[in-house]
Amino acid sequence: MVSSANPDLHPLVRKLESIFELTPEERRGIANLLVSIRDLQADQDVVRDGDRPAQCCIILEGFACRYKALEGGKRQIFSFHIPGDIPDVLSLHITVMDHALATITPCKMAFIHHEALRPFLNAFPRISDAFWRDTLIDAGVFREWMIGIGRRQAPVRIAHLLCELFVRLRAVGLTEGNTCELPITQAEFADALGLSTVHVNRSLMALRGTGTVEIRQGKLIVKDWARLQQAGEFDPTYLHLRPPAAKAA
Amino acid sequence: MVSSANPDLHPLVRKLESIFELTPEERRGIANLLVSIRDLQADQDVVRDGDRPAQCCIILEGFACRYKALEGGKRQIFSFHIPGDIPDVLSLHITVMDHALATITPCKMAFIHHEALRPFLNAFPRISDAFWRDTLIDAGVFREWMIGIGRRQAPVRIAHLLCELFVRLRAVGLTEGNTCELPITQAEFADALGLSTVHVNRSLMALRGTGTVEIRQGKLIVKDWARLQQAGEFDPTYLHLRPPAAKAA
DNA sequence: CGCCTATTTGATCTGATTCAAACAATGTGG
DNA sequence: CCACATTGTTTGAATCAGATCAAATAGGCG
Repeated sequence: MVSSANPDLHPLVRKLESIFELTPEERRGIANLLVSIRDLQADQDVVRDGDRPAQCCIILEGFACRYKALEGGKRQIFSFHIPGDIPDVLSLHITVMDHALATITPCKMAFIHHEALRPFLNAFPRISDAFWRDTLIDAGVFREWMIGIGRRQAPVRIAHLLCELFVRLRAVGLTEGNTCELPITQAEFADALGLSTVHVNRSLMALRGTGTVEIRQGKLIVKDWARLQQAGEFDPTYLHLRPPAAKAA
Repeated sequence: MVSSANPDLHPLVRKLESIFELTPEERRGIANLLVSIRDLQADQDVVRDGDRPAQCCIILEGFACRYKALEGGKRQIFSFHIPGDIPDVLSLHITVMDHALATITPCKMAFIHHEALRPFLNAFPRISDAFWRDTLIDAGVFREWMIGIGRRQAPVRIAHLLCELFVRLRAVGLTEGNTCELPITQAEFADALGLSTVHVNRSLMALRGTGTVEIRQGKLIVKDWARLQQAGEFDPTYLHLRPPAAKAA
């Protein structure tokens, strides 16, 4: 079980704190949430298109993504998810899933029934607001991806996505200096960015060639953040993170 | 002022009823909401990127869109909005706008201060849920557009968007038979779909050539719904509308 | 070692862009 | 009510970003 010893280390607490200020009681409340924990293999569907889930999941460890399979074997990935994320909160208010959620790597996930989550959110209305805020930020991420897919050139899109992932991982304490785990394949990037694998590869090599970033063995190495940010036309406003200063209280 | 005589005709009531079941008191509550009403010209920014709005707006008449301006004069339109929509509810929980909201046609809009909306939503928690549901559906629309921009060919994208707009307009009673007002220019479609104006034009002409749909003088005429739906690979699930049967109570 | 999955490379093809210009519709002021 | 301006649609030709097809290489792992 996730220990309630130190709420500040709970992935969901870290995630919510990255976008919302929590009181100590709220932090404890979250850490004490009764959940069942499961280990999932890589490339497993957690929820499928058309499902009517009765629970939500919280990613404790590992990477996941939301996607929809299309005719002709194509698919579109909508978002990548990292520890602390609750990728399917929407099932609280939308009964039928219109897309799927799958693991990318092996994951440890916490599951909590809607019937347990609802009273919890009633008891902690501010946490409910934090969840709503999170889903709104989620939508902002979709908008930003739309810009990329619709109007940015391939290398820019990729650089932008790498910036986003790095910043989000940093916000929940999952980076070390200028590196982080990033076990996403080029085929997955392609499905997320609306590109072919081949083109993702070439663009990624171009970024590597200029000494901007590098992905090796599932690790992202940011060699020149300023240049990466510029290459991706990246402005983190849309992630609506709390200023890091405020976090170090 | 919007009369409270018949709540059922209030655009916001119609909109929420299209996705959520309201009680008579809730309908009355909405219709009695104190708001200030303004008439806006076409192509006006209602809220700008970077603003910190203190109010939300409800579209009573006219068309609007959310967009973000990009370097090089490009822009991406994220969504089109019709009467009943509250395109900027998100400002309730996200202080700084990361995109803009503009009118497309002249609009009549109702404005309501956050400080008035918050107690209202506390008094009617189910309406608060309905709003949350609406923002989640909004995100679903973004996802569907991502698929279009990322993975569908131009004529399919356009057909899909026309299907979506027609279905949404019908859900709030703004269609007549197989036609509806649709005062959106080809340049606006292009900005929404990540295409050039020229290509939008050619694709639209192709659809017209097959007797599928036609846009003339700001009016959409669906000549063959089945074919349009097929051409757009359109499945309305993601709009999560209540079955029309349930509406006719 | 050998299998499977991921990355890399090369050559060719195409959907969509861009630029440029004509045309149609709508509106405006004299 | 017509001349003119403005905005939106249509057409054509040249070009390009990115797709597709095919095959080689490189890792990771039982």
